[in-house]
Amino acid sequence: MSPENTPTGNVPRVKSASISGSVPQSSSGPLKGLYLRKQDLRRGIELMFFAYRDFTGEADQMLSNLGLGRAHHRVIYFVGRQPGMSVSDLLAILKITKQSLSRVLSHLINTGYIQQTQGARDKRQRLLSLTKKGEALEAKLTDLQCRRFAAAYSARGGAAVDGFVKVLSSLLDDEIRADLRQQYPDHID
Amino acid sequence: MSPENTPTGNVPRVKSASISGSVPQSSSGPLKGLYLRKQDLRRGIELMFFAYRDFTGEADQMLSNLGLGRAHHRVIYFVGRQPGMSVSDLLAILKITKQSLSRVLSHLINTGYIQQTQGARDKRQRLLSLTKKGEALEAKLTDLQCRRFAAAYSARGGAAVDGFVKVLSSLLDDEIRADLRQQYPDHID
DNA sequence: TATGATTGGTCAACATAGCTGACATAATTG
DNA sequence: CAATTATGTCAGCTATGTTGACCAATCATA
Repeated sequence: MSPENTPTGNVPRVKSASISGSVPQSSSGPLKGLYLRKQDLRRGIELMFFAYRDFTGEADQMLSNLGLGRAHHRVIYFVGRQPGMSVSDLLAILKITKQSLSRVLSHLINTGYIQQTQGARDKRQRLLSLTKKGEALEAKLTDLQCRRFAAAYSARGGAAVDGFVKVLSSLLDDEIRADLRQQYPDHID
Repeated sequence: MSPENTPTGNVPRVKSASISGSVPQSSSGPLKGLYLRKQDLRRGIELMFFAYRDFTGEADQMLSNLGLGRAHHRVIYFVGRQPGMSVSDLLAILKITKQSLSRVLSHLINTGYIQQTQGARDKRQRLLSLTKKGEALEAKLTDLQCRRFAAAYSARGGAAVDGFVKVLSSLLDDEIRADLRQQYPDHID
């Protein structure tokens, strides 16, 4: 890959001391903060990019065969996770605008993947749930992604899974982390 | 969150036995494959979604103030990582079409973030590198994301980082995994 | 040297999925 | 009754992906 024109080689120059200034940059010796070298942090950035893309790739393919996109998937996934949730619940999870959700949601309702029922306590609410058709699709999509996770988890074992969950949790915004902790107590930490 | 209308509660029904069929689903007892329960796999799916969004959020904000998007960021990041790379190198990494890249890349060239030089060995190639302006932006953006990783890594320690990297690596498509292993040998495993 | 393959750029046209801002309706709450 | 909330809808914009066609320069090779 054009190695003859790569002045700095594969190890990025440390241009800014703001991250690594207080951390030893030596690549030898059993240092305590070895995993905080700039190259380790960049590895994290890159693995997140590639892993997220691959993790969504198979489902994206299946969806596009049905004329749906990733936005539809998110709605189907979270409604399947918590049947009876309201539109504003969904908006709070997805953090997109009402209009963006509305476009996707009405399509899923029109094509029979999702149904609405009026809220009993609050009649303004439209409580969302999957139809049989929606449940079938949700199961197929979630299976695809669960298979990938099951393979990765079994290949690496429980200790690695534990570290994976811990680090991902710590990558979250504090606010989101608090929300998740409240909604799904066994999700974080 | 509308608990009165959540027939199945927070633990998803196991509708399909295809993932979990061979794995004990009991939630008690020190089982070996405890981290392969459906709820654990779903936790992985959800953490990937939330963590990826938060991980990119700060940089997205900074970029939008400059009239740039995430696509521009990817180009700046990877060119900064490997100065002198060719356009086809970049296409292979990003896995988008020539047209999608072209739009973003020409904008970055026109606005002075990226410069091209003719390849010495192969004069057809346009070797890409960051200008001073581009380097400054890359440093600011990468710092933002590195800060987040450094905080997560130090909060959780080296063993967790190790598990995080292992699991992310195993989530990759085999093909991408082989590519990464070849290009960046200390990235995987 | 002539031919075919590669590298890169460009054009038109389109789809998805995000955004803003304004506005309407119905229901709840104070 | 008035204010707020939950939801839906409209027009229009932007960013980023897609396809397919085509062209020019360059390289590799028969």
